[in-house]
Amino acid sequence: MAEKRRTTIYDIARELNITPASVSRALKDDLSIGKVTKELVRKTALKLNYKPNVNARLLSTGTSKTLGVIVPKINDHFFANVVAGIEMVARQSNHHVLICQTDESFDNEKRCVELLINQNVACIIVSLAATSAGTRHLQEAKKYGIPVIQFDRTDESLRTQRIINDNEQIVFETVKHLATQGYKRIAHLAGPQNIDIYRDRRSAFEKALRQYKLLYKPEYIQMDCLTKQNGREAAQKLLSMKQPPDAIFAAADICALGALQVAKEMNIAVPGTLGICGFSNEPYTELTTPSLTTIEQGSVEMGKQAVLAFMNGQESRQARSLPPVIIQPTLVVRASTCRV
Amino acid sequence: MAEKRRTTIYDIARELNITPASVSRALKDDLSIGKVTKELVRKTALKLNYKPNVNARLLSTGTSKTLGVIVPKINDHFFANVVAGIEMVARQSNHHVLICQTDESFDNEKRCVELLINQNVACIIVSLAATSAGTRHLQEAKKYGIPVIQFDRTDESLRTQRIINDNEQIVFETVKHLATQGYKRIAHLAGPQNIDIYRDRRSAFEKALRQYKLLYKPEYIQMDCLTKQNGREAAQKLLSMKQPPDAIFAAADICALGALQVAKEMNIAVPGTLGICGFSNEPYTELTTPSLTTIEQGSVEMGKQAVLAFMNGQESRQARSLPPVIIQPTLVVRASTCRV
DNA sequence: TACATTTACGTAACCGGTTACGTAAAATCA
DNA sequence: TGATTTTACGTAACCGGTTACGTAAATGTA
Repeated sequence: MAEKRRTTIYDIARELNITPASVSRALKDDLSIGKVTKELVRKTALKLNYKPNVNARLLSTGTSKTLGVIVPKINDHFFANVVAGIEMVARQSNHHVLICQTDESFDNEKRCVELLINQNVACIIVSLAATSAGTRHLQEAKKYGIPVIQFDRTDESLRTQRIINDNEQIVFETVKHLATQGYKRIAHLAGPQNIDIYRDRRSAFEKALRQYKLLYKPEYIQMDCLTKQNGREAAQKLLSMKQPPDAIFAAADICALGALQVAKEMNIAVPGTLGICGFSNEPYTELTTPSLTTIEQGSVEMGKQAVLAFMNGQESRQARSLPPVIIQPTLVVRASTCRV
Repeated sequence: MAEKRRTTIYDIARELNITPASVSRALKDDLSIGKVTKELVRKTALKLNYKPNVNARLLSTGTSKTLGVIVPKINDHFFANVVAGIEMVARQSNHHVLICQTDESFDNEKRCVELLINQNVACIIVSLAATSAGTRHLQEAKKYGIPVIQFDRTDESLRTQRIINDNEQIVFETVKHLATQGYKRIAHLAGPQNIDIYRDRRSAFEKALRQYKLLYKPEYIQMDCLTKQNGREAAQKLLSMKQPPDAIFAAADICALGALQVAKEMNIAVPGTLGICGFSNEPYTELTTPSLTTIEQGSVEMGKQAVLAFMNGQESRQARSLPPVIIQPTLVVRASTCRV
């Protein structure tokens, strides 16, 4: 073993015959320390391979350089990208990323929040679990002075900074695209309605149908689609109606994939007889046959913006009144919706 | 604002007219504290919503419950899965996950290690960057008594616990499968040879060719394939030879995908004229046309085992002599290599 | 009943930084 | 030249826990 003892400011102080306080100040480049002493301290610190004990610092200042991140699933492509974005910006500003996953469970989410509060993180960046209910746990964090930043799956009632897509705009654009391609009976595979983005996408979808004077049938809206299996089941229902839809717009790529599989199994031509559009631009969407039209959400950018929102909030101490940061998604048109 | 002050053991002590030391011990269920007092402390702690200050604890004990994780890319499917596995086990044992990505840069890797040392993490779980050179940075961590666990991309010379796949065995199985399917001129898209797993896969490949008495041509081994573009270029070279290979075994799925695209563009029938096999079982491999034969590495399991290895190492203080943990990969046979 | 243990808790130092406050010496000013 | 400000650093308390050591009271033992 022979574990190396870390050098502390006390070691440096002894070496230079000054007090630890002066060393501390010298290392912070405090005005009250002379140039020569500062230089000496710096050199000795380097020589002794000094590394500050973050916990001691944290204990005495009460401030942390750690960002707590809570996501439903780390190994979901979208969230992995967001986390990657978070990490990039965090590293630049010398922050660290403490990560938790909820597995879409509200109980886990509560535990994660508590854990991060205990860890005294500088902020909590969170995307809510599918089963998330209520915001008391996050209110708790705010009570302790920990700013909360929500992204993607957010709850507006919890008054925090939010980083979200312009779901309404992009849904309109997508419906317009489908209409242009001659699709007239568009169905929607909607996500869990307790999550605002899925609610937004659905209501935008219905508005868009009206705007573009397309057929609206309540049965064309299938709820709670979030997995391939959900998507398959919904598609089976839709496609065996007397009057089946001629296009399916899924609120998640994985559901669109399920729908595509069902269409193939039922020998329904895509995009000829049925147009299919997903949401998220998962990597596999460009590899299916036909490739899937989908929506790029700018996931990495979303992660970056989340950290930047936190930084800005730190400077101007009035985060709560800020409007949400809107990331503009883009429609990625591929074969599955192109009749022409 | 009205920031809530956290209740400390001092608050509890005052409430009960005992000393903070007793509170501390009561909360640890120390033998030397009476049953009644313990119960009182517990109740008061609950009543006052006491949350221990981890930093204070850490400062005084010097031990941390945080696992440091270093991966090349968080948003790579394989690594995201490993991290997910790590998080699962970590949570169960009340540990936290601090995550860093190197973007395949050695400089970043060094910085990450330093950061984690400063953070006083309980251990460092790392998969080396493609450009990683030398192990001095990780030696440094060991010097400070921080155990290092390597997974997937490891360096044996750094004597630490390692979690790895049985690359040799699975490569043999794969080559055998290709031979069974009648492929006789198998090429290999090898990864960067400074990373041991890619070296292992390559040398196992060459051994397997000999074992199964298949043609070995040095030109059939293409080096440094790690991206789709690499894979494309290598495939183009291979497929425009006078005597092109009739199968391509890529050390990474993304290269296999590139090869598949090139084959399609050159109108070469897969799997008829050319068999293609990847490595990693990325989600898209089952969605290509034809679907890609590949190798499932057990990524989530790898993450879990990494944490367990750390835990075991904590109990028996003799981690260094332990043999590597071998995760058995499995061959996922799909259309791209099935002639029959 | 006298002595040895055990039980239950208090005392105080320590972990490694930060910082409000105090002060001697040097520099500036009237 | 004496008064005042500035510069440069020391002193000591504090952050919130942990723990070696000490001690009084309760219990056990001879």
